[in-house]
Amino acid sequence: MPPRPPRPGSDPSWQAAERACTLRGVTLALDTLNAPQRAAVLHADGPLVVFAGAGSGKTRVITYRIAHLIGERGVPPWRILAVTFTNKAAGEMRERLAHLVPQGGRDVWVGTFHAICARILRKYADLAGVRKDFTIYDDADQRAMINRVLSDLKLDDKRYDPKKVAGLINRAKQEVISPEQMPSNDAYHEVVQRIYATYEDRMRAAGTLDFGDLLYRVVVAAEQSKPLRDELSTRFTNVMVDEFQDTNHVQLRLVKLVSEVTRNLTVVGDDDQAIYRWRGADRRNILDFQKSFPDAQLVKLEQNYRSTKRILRSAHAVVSRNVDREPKTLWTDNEEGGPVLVVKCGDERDEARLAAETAKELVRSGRSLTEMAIFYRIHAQSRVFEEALRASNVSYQVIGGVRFYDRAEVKDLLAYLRVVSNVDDDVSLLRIVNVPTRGIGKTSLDKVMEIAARHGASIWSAMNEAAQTNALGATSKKLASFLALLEKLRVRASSGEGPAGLARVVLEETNYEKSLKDDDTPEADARLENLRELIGSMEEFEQEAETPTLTAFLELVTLQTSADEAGSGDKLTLMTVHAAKGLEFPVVLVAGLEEQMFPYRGLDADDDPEELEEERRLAYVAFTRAREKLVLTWTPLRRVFGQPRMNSRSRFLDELPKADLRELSTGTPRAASFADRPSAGSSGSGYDGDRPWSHPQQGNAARSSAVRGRATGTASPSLASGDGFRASSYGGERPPPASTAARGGSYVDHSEGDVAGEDGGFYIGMAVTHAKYGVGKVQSVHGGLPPKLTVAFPGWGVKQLVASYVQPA
DNA sequence: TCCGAATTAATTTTT
DNA sequence: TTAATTCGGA
Repeated sequence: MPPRPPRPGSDPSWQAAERACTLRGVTLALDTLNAPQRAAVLHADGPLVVFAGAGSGKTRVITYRIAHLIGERGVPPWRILAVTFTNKAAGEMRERLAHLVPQGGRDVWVGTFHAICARILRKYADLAGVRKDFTIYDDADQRAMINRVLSDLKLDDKRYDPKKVAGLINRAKQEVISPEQMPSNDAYHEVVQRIYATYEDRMRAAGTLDFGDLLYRVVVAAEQSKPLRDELSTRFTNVMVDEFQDTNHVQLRLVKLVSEVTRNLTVVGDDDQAIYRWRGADRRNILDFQKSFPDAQLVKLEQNYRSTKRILRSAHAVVSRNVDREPKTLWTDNEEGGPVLVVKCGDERDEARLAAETAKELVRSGRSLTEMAIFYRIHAQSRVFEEALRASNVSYQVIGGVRFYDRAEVKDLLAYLRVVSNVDDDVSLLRIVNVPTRGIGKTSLDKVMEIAARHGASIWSAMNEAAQTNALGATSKKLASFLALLEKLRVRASSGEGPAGLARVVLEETNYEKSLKDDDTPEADARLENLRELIGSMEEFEQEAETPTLTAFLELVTLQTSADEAGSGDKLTLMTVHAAKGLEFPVVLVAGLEEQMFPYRGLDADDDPEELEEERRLAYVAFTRAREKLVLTWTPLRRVFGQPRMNSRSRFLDELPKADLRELSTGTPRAASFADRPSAGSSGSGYDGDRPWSHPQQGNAARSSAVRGRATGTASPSLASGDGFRASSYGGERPPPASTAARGGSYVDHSEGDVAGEDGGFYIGMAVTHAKYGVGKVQSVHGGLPPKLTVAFPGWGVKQLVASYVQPA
């Protein structure tokens, strides 16, 4: 039976601890912690598991615990390892530690699993059997490498989908399975095994590691090398892992490895916030922690300091439906707060407009845009929001999506630097060899690759051979001058030139910059701007990094994720729910609460109850990010791939406690034009016949005045008043839809892409008759000659047709 | 070999 | 819907 947690509340020893801390220049306000928090901070030796509910102050507990270890227990900072989920979290923790522990706080090993493993691998490169200057491959690089393996093995990339193969390889590494150990029961998996083996050979030859390798190599090497294992298992006297519910098998192995001797392992997490099952994470890691470590103490942090009571009750109502979870109930002393708003929208554009309107209202009430965030289930939802926000002049930032470092020009420049750092990096070399064009075409490269394959050598050495032996005729010369450029760069690098300087040389010598400047298009300008930004970040790195080497910069860049992108300025934040983990905002709007969308069901909808539970946890994470105001939106009509799709409201909405909600709906999209043409909108539509604005719902005075009073009205959540939902008239002064705004026209609703005068009087929602398909509903109007329409015909589906073939019904 | 047109594929979630 | 890829013609 595990020992019970200490009860610091009734134990005055923490006061002594505080005095001692102060003596070492570490002052901890331990009396501001609640009892379980204090128990976690002061926990002495041995394993500890902390179940930390959302907003329960866990980051504070971790940092205090570390400070306490250093200040009170005299643990050398570099013997403490703290693993965080994101680089951003690591940065914040480092900062807090530096503040709490002025001497030495910076020496604590803080980072993500990946960053820490990269550090370990470089430090113990010899023992681990990797190159010290290895390059890290991101997913795209990995994909490119797999493609090459596929073509070398003469395999069909249709049959062996690179994406799928990558998934299998990554999964194997997650489970610490080598190519030899990989099961190959059938012909397909036998081939995959061969691909995996070849891939590993190629990666090794190229001196590169993929994301999965970083962890996998450490674990494998430690298990094969006694000295490394001894070193790693004794080096850290205290290990702390945050977000433990989202760790996978290798990560667990690694954690066990580094703490096996000292056994001072603290894991912190919340099984209700486990949202990475698809990535191999296993909630059992935290749920069964006491099985792996029978002497582990357990602390539960259940007091929430973040949200209102109503928000918390709502969030709890959703997760508590899950059957498989550690029982716990978050509670708060915070105020009741206003009701959670559930808003039905006309379609996804209307939803976005409501979001923009909400943001504006926030600003109107004197608050900052940084206080609000919009969450969605999938990235694809962001576009509509961006359009609406741009149309109403609300500045915003999207977290995730296309990373800065993924832009083509940025990748090009980085590829040059990667080759400078490691000439054997084949993927990078192939990327740049003809960028900008040097007349080294596919035919020549095929020959070079053939030489490389024959010798089992890197592309770079094959190129050297080809250049010297004149095997490629005229191309040999071009190749030679390309190699000379690389050589020049390498010389400069070895004489101490930093990344920024090298980057400038690349842009100069390759004419990359010049060709962009000559190309006088907005795209080229944007690219130049990105390159400048990249060089700026290199300069900053050279100024601030502890080890400002090229390798270190490249590593930083590839391990940087989209969630790490720092926000600056007064901007509204848009992100997926996954990216929102660990964050909080006073006002949160969660969009797309519909069946199929949230809970999300992909095309291959296998009815996995585990998946539903994860969706529910995802909703829980989303809701608990909100401090004061939570707005949940949904729409029965949403365009997916440009095709309209009907959905019913999310089951999660129906699981919320009615007493804590207020149900509303916006005005219909393009209400003004509907009002002008009263016959339209209700007939011939593919859906339930409900007018979006007259959806039956619980009584709501505000709604009635907004909606029944005038068909053009919409409601928007009032942020100024506690629970209010004020009708803001938005008919006349309404921000026009993006397309109209862009043209600067007055607000007459034509649909997107529709040029005035050419639409023949067609409009969205209009009922039309077609000779063959009968009556249908116009989905969109396309201008041009001849004008075209997208029309949904019940029983026939959605058709694109020339407008002149239909008549108003 | 390069450009533009035409086709078709794509959507979870990310270290 | 758009983005990416393939294909065909110069």
